[in-house]
Amino acid sequence: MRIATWNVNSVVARLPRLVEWLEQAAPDVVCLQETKVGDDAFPCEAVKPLGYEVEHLGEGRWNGVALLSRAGFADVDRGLPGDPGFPDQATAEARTLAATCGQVRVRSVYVPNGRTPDDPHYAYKLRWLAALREAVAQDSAGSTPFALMGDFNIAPTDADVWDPAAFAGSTHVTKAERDQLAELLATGLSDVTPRIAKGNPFTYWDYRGGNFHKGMGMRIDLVLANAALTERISDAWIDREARKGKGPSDHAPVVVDLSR
DNA sequence: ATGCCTTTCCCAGAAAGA
Repeated sequence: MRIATWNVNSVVARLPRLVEWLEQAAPDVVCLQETKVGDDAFPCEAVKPLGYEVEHLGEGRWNGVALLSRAGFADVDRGLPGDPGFPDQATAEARTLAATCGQVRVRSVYVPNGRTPDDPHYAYKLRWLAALREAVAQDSAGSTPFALMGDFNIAPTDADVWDPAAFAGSTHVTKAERDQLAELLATGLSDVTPRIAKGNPFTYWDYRGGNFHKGMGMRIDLVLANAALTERISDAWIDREARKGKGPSDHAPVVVDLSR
């Protein structure tokens, strides 16, 4: 079984690249982030011929997460209990959904960006991560193979950014964010580090300034696996080819192969 | 150099991304 996660930065703008990638990579289950469409506008018909059913939690212009599955769906869980919302609890955003697809349970996540450490959005990011931890604890500790996959907007270590000095005072690398990631892992998950391609471990490169070609990226798209899933992993890598060429997302997919 | 690109709203330029 092959599972994957990809922040597509608009599923509508990325549709030709998404379909091409699904045909080539042929994953069984895919977690998508930043679909940027409402539920009625998700292009389900474009992926159905490839064998995929779709579960989507969208809100329109921003955010939006989806699951594509060739292994069916059960126990679909939309959104986050206790979601702090932004700017307040009345306005929860479309940032996570989970489902069981055949033998594995997956949860697609799009963690809030945080903007800057002194921005209210940063405090929201930390609160949202705490709520996420509550939501995944049971799956993390369970005997069903489970993967929490998506755009975490956190670089786990300084080796996961192209230049730690360039991120001084920025979000994505602060101790509080990394502490939240550690708390998430402490529920029973491990960070599945993909094979290194071309000397760096990155999954995201800013569109500006030719950053991709200069190797100026970050590893912020993660697969966090529980023990039952970890023992089935046969391979994991970052599909850099999807970041090349015409009209790419600024993120590359992370792909994980399971032995059964 | 607080920018550099891309997307959405929808037709002008702001907001957001990270």
